[in-house]
Formats: sequence, C-alpha cells, structure tokens
Amino acid sequence: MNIGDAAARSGVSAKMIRYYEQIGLIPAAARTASGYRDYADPDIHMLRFIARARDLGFPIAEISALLDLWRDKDRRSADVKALAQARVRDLRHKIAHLQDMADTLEDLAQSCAGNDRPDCPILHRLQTRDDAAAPAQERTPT
Amino acid sequence: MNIGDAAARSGVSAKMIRYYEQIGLIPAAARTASGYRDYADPDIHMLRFIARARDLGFPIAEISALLDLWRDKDRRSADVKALAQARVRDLRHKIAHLQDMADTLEDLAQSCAGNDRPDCPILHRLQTRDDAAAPAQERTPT
DNA sequence: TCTTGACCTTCCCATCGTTGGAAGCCCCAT
DNA sequence: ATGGGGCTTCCAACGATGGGAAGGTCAAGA
Repeated sequence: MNIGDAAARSGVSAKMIRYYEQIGLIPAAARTASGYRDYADPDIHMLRFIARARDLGFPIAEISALLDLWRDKDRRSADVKALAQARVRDLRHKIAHLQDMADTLEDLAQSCAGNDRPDCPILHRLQTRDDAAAPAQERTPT
Repeated sequence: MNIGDAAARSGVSAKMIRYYEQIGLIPAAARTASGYRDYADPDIHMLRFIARARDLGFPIAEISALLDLWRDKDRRSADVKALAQARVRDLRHKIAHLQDMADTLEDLAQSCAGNDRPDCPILHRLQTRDDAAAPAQERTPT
C-alpha cells in the first residue's frame, strides 16, 4: 500500500513517515518498481505504535527505545516501566512549571481592573518584580 | 554598557538580545564608534520586562503586544488583562493535555509488573488500543 | 608601547517535531 | 492520451535557544 494509505491507517502523516524513515526511527520502506514506498500490515502496526507513543508524550529517542523493547521478545518489563516512569516524572515536572506560570498570571489578571484606565498590576509586575515565583499563596514570609 | 553587561543585568542572554533585535521585538541598539551595541538603563528595563513576560510563558508575539501596551500611556488595562487571560487559558489547556498523558502513563506504569518477564501492559496498550484517552477513570461506558 | 585575554561583531548550524511548498515523475480513470 | 491526484526529493520555516568559527576591539598589565 502507498504512503498515503499508510498515513490514513496509522494516524501518522505521510510527511512524518518519510521523516521517521530519514532519521532512522523506522527502517527504510520497501519500494515498488517505480520508486513508491510500499507498506504492509506490520508496517502499519509499527506506525500506530509510534503514533500512540507520541500521543503519550514520548520524544523520538524514547520511542526508538520503546520500539526496540517492543521487538525484543526477551525484554524485561522493568525496562519498559522505567521508561514510562521517567516520562511521567518529566511530564509532572513540566506540568508543575506551567501551573506556576498559570497561577501567577491568573492572580495578576484577577487583580487587574480590566477597564479603560491605564494602570495595571500586570504591567507593574512585569516592570518591577522579579523575586517571588509563589503565586496562589499568601506570600511566603521571609 | 556592553551587551554582556546588559545580559547580566537583565537576565536575557547576549545571544537572545541580538535575536530579539533581529526579529524586531526590540529596536536596534545604539552603537559605539567601534560598532559595539551600547545599552542604557531604559534598555535594561525593557529587557527585564521581556525576561519576566517570557518567564510567565508569553510567546514572542504576545510579548511584543505587551511591550506596546507598556509603552502606551493611554492603554486600557482591559487590553492587558485580556492578553493575560488568554495566556492563562492557553496554559490551562496545555496543562490539561499533559495531565491526561501523565495520568494515562502512570496508570499503565502502575499496572506493569516491572520485573524480568517480557509481558507488559504498557507495550500492549501501545500496540493495540487507540480508543480511550480517558485515563484515571473507570472507562467511560459509551 | 606591546601583548594578552576577554569581550564584541556577524554568520552559520543544530535542536525538536512538524508542516508547507516547489519541481518533477507516476498511475489510474475517463 | 490526457488530466488530476498521488508519489518522489529537496528546501525552508516555525519558536526560542545554544554553540561555534573567524575576525575586530578594548583594557589592563609588563
């Protein structure tokens, strides 16, 4: 089957399939006589695997490791679990960071009148403060 | 003052200062006779403003809008507030997405034995499921 | 005054994952 | 056989940042 069909069936765009092949995440596809990439069911399975790993936030390097484990029938599930847990930690870390920003900003926005006058604590904060990163709290004393 | 000092005082790296100038986020800096960029206090204030907006998750385009409002003494605080609120919505959206991924992955990891045997629900999920995106729930029944 | 080392300049490249486009070939249906 | 859509490769861009090379400049010390 052509790359367009493979894309439609796997949820990975044709562009990305070519890219994944180029960077070596997936092996070079078989080719028809005229040079078209030719995919079969196992390829689709692999592409779907990639699509789902990607949707779970795995970067390419880790997807590559997951693919290796997936293909390795002698794998240790502990290795898979470790990858997943590392990813969870990374995600939680990012979440905490975004949460800090969102909370701070929400506080600032809430304290802004939002009317036709120019005075605004948001701009004031951007202009002066640098210290506190603690947002939704009473302000850590000392 | 040289770009290095400006960087140290503003928290924006020299690289980024040049980049911001290049893309037009900030006006071209004054130059000394020998071609060095020359910064004064108002420039530092502006760079600090940018650094803080950046730390709050504003993308360049929005920082540009914030700078315009900052300089506009006839601004309406409502415009600033709207920008901040839009950013908060965007952040909350991203957070929810990451949270979904993290929860799903954590569930999967928790259900994986993590031993020397090869069977692993994480790989199983990547290989088969595609349907549910709901993680920490009992599974939405139709 | 000369040297030295730290700083500055511009320019290019890399990241990460993805999308877009251009130029040209191929395949199928009409 | 012709047209339109799909395929090929290559090149560029996004956002924000870092790294480095090649060369000019400045300030301090000998």
